Amino acid sequence: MTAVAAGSEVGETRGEAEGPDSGFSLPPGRALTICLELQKTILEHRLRPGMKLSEDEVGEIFGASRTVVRAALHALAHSGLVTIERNRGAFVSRPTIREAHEVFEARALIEPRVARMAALAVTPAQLANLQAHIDAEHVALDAGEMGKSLSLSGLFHIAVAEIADQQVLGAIIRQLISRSSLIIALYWKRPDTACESHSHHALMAAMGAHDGQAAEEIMKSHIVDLHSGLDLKERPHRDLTLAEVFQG
Amino acid sequence: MTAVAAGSEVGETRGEAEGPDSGFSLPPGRALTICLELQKTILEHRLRPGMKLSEDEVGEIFGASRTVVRAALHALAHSGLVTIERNRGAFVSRPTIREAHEVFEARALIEPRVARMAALAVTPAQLANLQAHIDAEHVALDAGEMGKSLSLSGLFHIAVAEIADQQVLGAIIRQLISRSSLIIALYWKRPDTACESHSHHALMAAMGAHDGQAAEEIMKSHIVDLHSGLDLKERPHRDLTLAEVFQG
DNA sequence: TGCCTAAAAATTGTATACGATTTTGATTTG
DNA sequence: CAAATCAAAATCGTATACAATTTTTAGGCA
Repeated sequence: MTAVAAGSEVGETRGEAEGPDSGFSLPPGRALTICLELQKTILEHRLRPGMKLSEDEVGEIFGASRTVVRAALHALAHSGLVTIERNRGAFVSRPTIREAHEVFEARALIEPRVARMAALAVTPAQLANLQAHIDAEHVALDAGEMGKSLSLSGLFHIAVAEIADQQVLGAIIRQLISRSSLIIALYWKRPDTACESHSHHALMAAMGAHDGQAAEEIMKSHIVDLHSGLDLKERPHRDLTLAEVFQG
Repeated sequence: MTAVAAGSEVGETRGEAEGPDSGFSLPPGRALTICLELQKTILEHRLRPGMKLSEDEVGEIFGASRTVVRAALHALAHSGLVTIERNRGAFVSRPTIREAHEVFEARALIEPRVARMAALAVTPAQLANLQAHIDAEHVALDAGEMGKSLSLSGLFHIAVAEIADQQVLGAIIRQLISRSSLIIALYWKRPDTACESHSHHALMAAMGAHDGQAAEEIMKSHIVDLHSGLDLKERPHRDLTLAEVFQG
């Protein structure tokens, strides 16, 4: 009968200073590492929706046993990037058309509010950081690295949530942006993402002026734009193998 | 080199008809069972925030090995109900005061919108179902079963999200409500939850009249009421043991 | 050829074992 | 007597082995 020290400070959620919250409720360790690596790869569209993530294969690539790989895949499943089917395994999620609509409607509801808060709280250093994000995005875009560019674009939105200093809404936004990446991988219409950068720049300007109202409106229309940039009809065709992506 | 059938319908998120989505991205199995059982127990405040959830102990109680218990605890961690610390184990989460504010602010942002949508889409059968929820809540309240009453109150909000037929926002709301339960366990001021039922009834009336505007406003003030019903200063004292809760 | 059936292979589900880390409590020491 | 120290116990992290399930493949039959 294990006695429990009840009144202690144990289990305090999000205690104080912490590392960059990955959005995964995993203690630091190899599982988290694999998780982040897979997430990055999925967000850069090097692993495309529908691809199978075999436990053995992932384990071999990262030099880990299935035990830890399973934990990583489950974590990704909880974040929505991966779908696990019993006795069949893990796959990169393939958001449905309906889910695509819902995700962007949710973002249109939540992110403008957060942008407003961020505009009121932002510091000069944070503005500089945002500018760095935009620059990096441009560099990737010019280099033709679409996946990386899109990933950085997502990080911009996450940075805004962090400036607003909202952990709860920030975690929600992080998830929605991850799923948006899958949705864009499946349903994006035109190959020019240039419009993105303009919105981001405008948003940054509004934030720099501490104009909450403007920031909210810009973010809203930005997300509506993204939503309308989707072609919610067709389907993709062929993807690469896990090993091809990592070793090739 | 395992070949991958790529273009298949694999990994389709939320395909079609499915069981009652628990909010856990786990395939059906014992892990899910344990997960739901623990969740129910936590939501009914029979397991209080801060309590340790030892893998061995949980495994013994449910007759499962640590492997599956770990999966269940990790799933709960991702839903926010449990906090896992490396090499220390799993504990029922203890939301901070700050998190308490953020959770209710998030709910005040999201749920009113969903209530509006639900009001426009609700069917008579669904209204009857909502009434049943309220009745059950009253029964539990009269029987002095506070925990169960509060749990049912949460289910009412989830039912509203389901009527709105929003899976993405619904999943978010489910998580926020779970965490709200922990917050209330820690910080609730007065023992009278009677005010709750009134708001729920008023909301149902607005929905029955398909009055989206009213439903939105009622939900908003309801959540603000809940938020202001918290005493974000003091701390609880003593809890029970895992075994006491389940076997006692 | 096309389709159904059955055996083989591959993959996941679960249990158990061992190593690493933390916690506990007794013992020593100032 | 209080604080520090160190050993023992408990608990978690990870690897591996075996069972259950699914998928694939080969064979037979209409």
